[in-house]
Amino acid sequence: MKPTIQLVAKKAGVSMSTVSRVMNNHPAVLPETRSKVLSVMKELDYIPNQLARGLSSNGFNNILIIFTRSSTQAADNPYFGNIIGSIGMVAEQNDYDLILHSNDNEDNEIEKAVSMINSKLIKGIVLLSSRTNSKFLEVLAGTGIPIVVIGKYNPSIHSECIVSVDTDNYQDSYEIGDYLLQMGHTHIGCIHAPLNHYVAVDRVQGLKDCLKTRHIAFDEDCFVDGGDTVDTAYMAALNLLCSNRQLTAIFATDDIKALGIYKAARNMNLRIPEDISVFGHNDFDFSSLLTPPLTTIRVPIHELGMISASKLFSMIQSDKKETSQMLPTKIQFRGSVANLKHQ
Amino acid sequence: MKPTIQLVAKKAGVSMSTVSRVMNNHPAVLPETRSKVLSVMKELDYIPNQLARGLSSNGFNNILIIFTRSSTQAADNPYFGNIIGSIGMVAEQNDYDLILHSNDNEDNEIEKAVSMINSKLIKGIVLLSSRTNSKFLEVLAGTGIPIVVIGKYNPSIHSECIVSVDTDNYQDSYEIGDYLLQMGHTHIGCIHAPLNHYVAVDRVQGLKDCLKTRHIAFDEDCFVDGGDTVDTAYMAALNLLCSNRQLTAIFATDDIKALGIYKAARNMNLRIPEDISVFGHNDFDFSSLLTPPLTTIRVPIHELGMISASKLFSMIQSDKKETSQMLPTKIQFRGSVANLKHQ
DNA sequence: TCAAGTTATGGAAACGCTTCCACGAAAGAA
DNA sequence: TTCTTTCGTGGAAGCGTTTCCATAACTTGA
Repeated sequence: MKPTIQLVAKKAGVSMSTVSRVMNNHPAVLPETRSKVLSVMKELDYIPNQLARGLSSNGFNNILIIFTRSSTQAADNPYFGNIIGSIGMVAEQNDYDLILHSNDNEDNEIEKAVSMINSKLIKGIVLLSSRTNSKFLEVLAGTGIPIVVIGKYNPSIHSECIVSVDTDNYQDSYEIGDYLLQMGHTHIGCIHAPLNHYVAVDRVQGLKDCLKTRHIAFDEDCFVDGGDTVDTAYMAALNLLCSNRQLTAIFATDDIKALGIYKAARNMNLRIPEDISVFGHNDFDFSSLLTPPLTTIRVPIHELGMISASKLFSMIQSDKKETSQMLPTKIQFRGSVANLKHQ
Repeated sequence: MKPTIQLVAKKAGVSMSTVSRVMNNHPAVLPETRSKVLSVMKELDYIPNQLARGLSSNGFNNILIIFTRSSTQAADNPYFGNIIGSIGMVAEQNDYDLILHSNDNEDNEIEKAVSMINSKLIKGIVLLSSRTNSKFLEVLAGTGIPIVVIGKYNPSIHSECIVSVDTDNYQDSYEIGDYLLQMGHTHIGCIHAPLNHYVAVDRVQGLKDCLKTRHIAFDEDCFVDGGDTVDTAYMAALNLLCSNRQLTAIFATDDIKALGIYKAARNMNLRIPEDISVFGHNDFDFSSLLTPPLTTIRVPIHELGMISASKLFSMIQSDKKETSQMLPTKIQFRGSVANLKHQ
């Protein structure tokens, strides 16, 4: 049988209370008692039971990370590992563990999360990208648990315990639109992630609004869903390029999709940027090493993760009010967008 | 106060035992009693406490995933997300949760893992890549918890509860060596991951042994540690290429390192493959879309994750003996290796 | 010298469930 | 009819901690 606090107490000739005090570094323990207890613990190879401790005190130091398997933030996107890694670093410093959930089945996930909160299994949540028309935050807000959303979330939710860390996707896309126009592109397409996440919606809408404001007509058919993988984006790009010969530029809401476009262009013998320009988003490791190097927007993924985690722990540990934060991005002008005005 | 089983029992006019039976779908409960209890539960918004359940029965259904932050399997490598995602899928199907730990501080991690096992917090472990001279498995084997190692581990450990899923890194590298020789390369360098993981050691050793067997002299200085990021690999490649003008090919033990080599080549105005050939390993999304497309080895990362998880659950759930498994890889011949014999 | 603090410790209730054992009632077997 | 079984249920002892309260032995300070 595994040794318990009771056995330790007996062997050390003290009460369970005293053993507990020793484990928790309570000051009111005589040094000799403490060392006696400690030596018995060592001798018996005693390991405290976390479940029992959790049950009788304040639960576990875990934070729950929720992602959508089928999304641009999905596990096979470099974004995912980066951000999990960053959150994990901060968590480790705070001696917290990470629990990973996908919310592909939302109702199920809400129930699970509520149960974990109720059981004091988790102290905070990081939501990697919120779905549009998701009830998740609405429900979870009621529990009062600190939540950090990476990205935008339903603006009608106002809760002290929910905070977002984000980049300005809408504005960035708007500026990309202006840049493309400035380079002389007027027939612009877009390959985007499925529009059930705010991030994708904003990246698309920013570009559309820019074009509208500048009175550039565009065809809704040139804005197509490119799924979440290189292959789906490739198929989408192939379709788009075949059916729209006048297109001179495509905005990919994610460098993974840009990869799909590069692949399609190569297979159609289209040169980038001479025949078709490409603008990406995120700036992954490989982006600058494509041929031509991909013009894209650098998103500070690592910072996104670190700052989210920091805010979360600050909320957990001190009940301090935290505020949402917008991180700056930077356009990386490289070689995948042609300047049509100089031709 | 949160409703407990006791309150439910009182309101429903039954004993706690009966409520518990209802929750656990025990057959010996009269249908009318069951529905009475269920309706009270609903009415009170009762949520079972997982901690209490865990304490008095058989713990939690969690599996622990351990990775090394500073390694080729680190979070910012596409490998990481892929494999976590794959394991997660299988875990979800089995209604298990994932807990994520890094083992950068090994002693600390051993202690944590042992404590979790002791507290019945986890039922199995997936170790993403084992360190050479690590005590982790040695210690954990003693606990009898099922463990799957992705990659090779200390061959002196023999335990019923440890199983590995891997690709044959040594053999693959050996074959890469032969292929390069066949293409007329005799001055071959290597940029590898730090040699504290079996995977890196094997990938390097396979090539070295090939060269030795074929009586091709090589300079140890041409085998250099390229760290774990594109940047560190880039620096390593720069150094290597500057100081070894006769090198005609470099083997990168990871496509991320190949990226570093591409970058170095570009900055030194070296053409791939005309001036320097590159052979990678893993075959990531971007690898086939580089210019030239990277010749590399396709590692079935997704399968690695799925199969590992399946084996783990089979061990957990049925005490069935599982066996280690070697997954097949496939060389992707693309454009980054020149055939010197045809020049 | 004695009341009023301290201090180190023990006892036992709580945390919220599960589960073993017991028991009465109903049902089947002899 | 009587003796076993089976079934639905309740009682209460765990599971392994923490923590509140009590207590006894020492200080202090006037």
